[in-house]
Amino acid sequence: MEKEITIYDIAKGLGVSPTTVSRALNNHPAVKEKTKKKIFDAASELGYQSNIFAANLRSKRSNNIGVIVPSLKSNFQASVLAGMEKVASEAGFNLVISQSLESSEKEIANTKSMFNSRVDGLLISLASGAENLEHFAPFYKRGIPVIFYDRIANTDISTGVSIDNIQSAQIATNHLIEQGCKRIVHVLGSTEVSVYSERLKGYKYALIDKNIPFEDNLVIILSDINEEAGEEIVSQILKMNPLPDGLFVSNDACAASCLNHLKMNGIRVPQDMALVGFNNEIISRLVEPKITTINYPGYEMGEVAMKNLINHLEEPDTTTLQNTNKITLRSELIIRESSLKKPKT
Amino acid sequence: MEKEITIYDIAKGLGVSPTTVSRALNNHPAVKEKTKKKIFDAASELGYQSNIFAANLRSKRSNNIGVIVPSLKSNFQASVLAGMEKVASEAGFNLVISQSLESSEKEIANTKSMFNSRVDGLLISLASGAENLEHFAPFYKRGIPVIFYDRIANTDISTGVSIDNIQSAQIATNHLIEQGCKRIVHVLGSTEVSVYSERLKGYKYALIDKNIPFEDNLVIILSDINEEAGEEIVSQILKMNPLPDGLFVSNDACAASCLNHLKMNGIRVPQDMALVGFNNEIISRLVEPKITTINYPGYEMGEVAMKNLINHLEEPDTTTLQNTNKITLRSELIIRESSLKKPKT
DNA sequence: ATTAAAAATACAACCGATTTCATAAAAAAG
DNA sequence: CTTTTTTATGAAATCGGTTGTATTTTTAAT
Repeated sequence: MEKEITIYDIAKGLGVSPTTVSRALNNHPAVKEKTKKKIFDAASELGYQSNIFAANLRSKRSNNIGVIVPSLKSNFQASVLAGMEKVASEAGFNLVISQSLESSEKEIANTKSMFNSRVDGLLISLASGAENLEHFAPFYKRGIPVIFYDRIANTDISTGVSIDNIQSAQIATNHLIEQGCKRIVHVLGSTEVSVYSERLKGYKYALIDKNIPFEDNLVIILSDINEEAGEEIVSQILKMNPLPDGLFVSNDACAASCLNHLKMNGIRVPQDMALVGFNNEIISRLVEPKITTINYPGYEMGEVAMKNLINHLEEPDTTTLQNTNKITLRSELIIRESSLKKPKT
Repeated sequence: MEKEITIYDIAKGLGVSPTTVSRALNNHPAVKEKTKKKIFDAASELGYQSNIFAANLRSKRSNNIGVIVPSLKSNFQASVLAGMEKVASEAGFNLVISQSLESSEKEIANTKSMFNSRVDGLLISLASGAENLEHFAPFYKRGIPVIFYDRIANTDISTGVSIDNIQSAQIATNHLIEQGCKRIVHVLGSTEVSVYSERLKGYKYALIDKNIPFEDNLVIILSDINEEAGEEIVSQILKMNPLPDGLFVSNDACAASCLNHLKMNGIRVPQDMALVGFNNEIISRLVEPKITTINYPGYEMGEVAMKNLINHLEEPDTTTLQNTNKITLRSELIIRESSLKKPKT
């Protein structure tokens, strides 16, 4: 155990005060260039490493930004995190990441843990069933910025970054209707999650617009829409009479799995059933037929959310964040073979 | 700005010393139960929050574990991180994550940043081209454990968690040979990355075992093997004369993309060309034909790496880590249609 | 040359919990 | 009812930068 080199050691060695050393190392303008140089040289000579704990204690900032994701095992979340990491790292912030695993209790625990470890800001995509948002109160009370992304909260106080899920789902559903679909099944996750409940709305709006009656039993809600769910979904669809002619799945991996099981049951896509997914994941481009989907800008979402958070941290006087309630990113329908009953116009 | 509640406030309010408060809050046995209760009650009454900066300063530990990944935008890495997060979170550690983006310089910068932010341990999957490992010296010097995972370092000092890439590739190649393939193309990433250079070895060993001559031009090395690379790879393959009859791609997403382009060019899989991927990603199960692949236990790798790190942190006296050079996880070939030229035996 | 203004450096308090060592209180032993 | 042992609490130093204020040094102005 070698003893740690401190600014006091440097100061003593150079016959200056610790104050000057501290200021020099932080590039404070009130220190002469010559002195700075001397101090920098001595510091690197001695192998000095700043003790960030002491600095944090005094400055009351950790330079850490917390991110809570529903699950790390998600293409979309991985993209978001990549965008966040890039921006944070460029601005000199570290990312502290934890996952709620769709459990409200774990989300609360994670939030507390982030608060106790004194992150400078928090980015969070809500777990399903997180209707009570009291666990963020400590952050607001202390003025620590919290930004929701993707699965945002519908309260007035919060700032959120997301896409227009209602519109996206409406466009997707509308596209299926235009392709001649009359009975469209919509598969989604728990409506406790904002993105799903909004997409359901969009689906309904599209139907209403075209005077197609909304049928409850055409909506399949599962707690987890993923690869495994495909079999169950298709078996449910096959029991419907008459058979639906359109399928809008809120997630590409699940859509691809449905496609697979539909094919296994002799149902042709798009001829018998047109299919639209969501997210524009790689899988949507590599299955056969390629899946029509909504392009969902995960990486950009991460960048935007992080940029906003950091802007706010660096200029706390601007009231941007408080006044910004919602940032909506552009999303778009990407039409591929899986939905084309009619020739492309 | 409300002033922060400290243990001094609690102490003053109760007429005890800060020492006792500190001990009580840490559940020290030398404090009477009655006193503890009194202190806990006062603490929650006042809304006390421990100042972790001060605690860190004194205890010289951050309770943070750093993870450096080549890229967050990766199914595999996401799985690994999920495993790590679960174990870390259960043990009360936070995860600080950054990505090197396959750049050696950024890896060095990230490593420094992790060191300066005083993580208690470091987990890292090396960026390609990271032959020089001096940037980890400060960690070793200070006794901060570093564990490599997946893309490990081949030095004596380091501990690594990975699969047996040589053997896996050998089994995969051998499987293709047994299916009757005579000319097998191997697609891999930069051989500067341990996993790829090892798989290339395995590929060669399998050929040698079966007395098939190794041909340099059957090996396609790309800096990034991903979806986009498929087109280029297939075009290169089509130029080969005679046409190969087997294809072993070191990554499922890329394999799926190759499959796509092969089909577009009228090449039947597996009849004309048998295909094996790597990673057992979801995509390998949903394309047609389903892709034979190596199951790669990402989540478990994350768990194992993190467990080992934490064990070491909690029992630094045991010399487990120093003496453990390498932990190898089980991997296996999963045979699906894409490689079955012969009927399954 | 003298004074005013500006620039550079130093002093000392502070951030808030932890911990060693000493001391007081309570319990056990004689 | 002492004396010894055990248990519980406290005083004060410490971790290592940061920062408001004071002081010294340097430069500019008169």
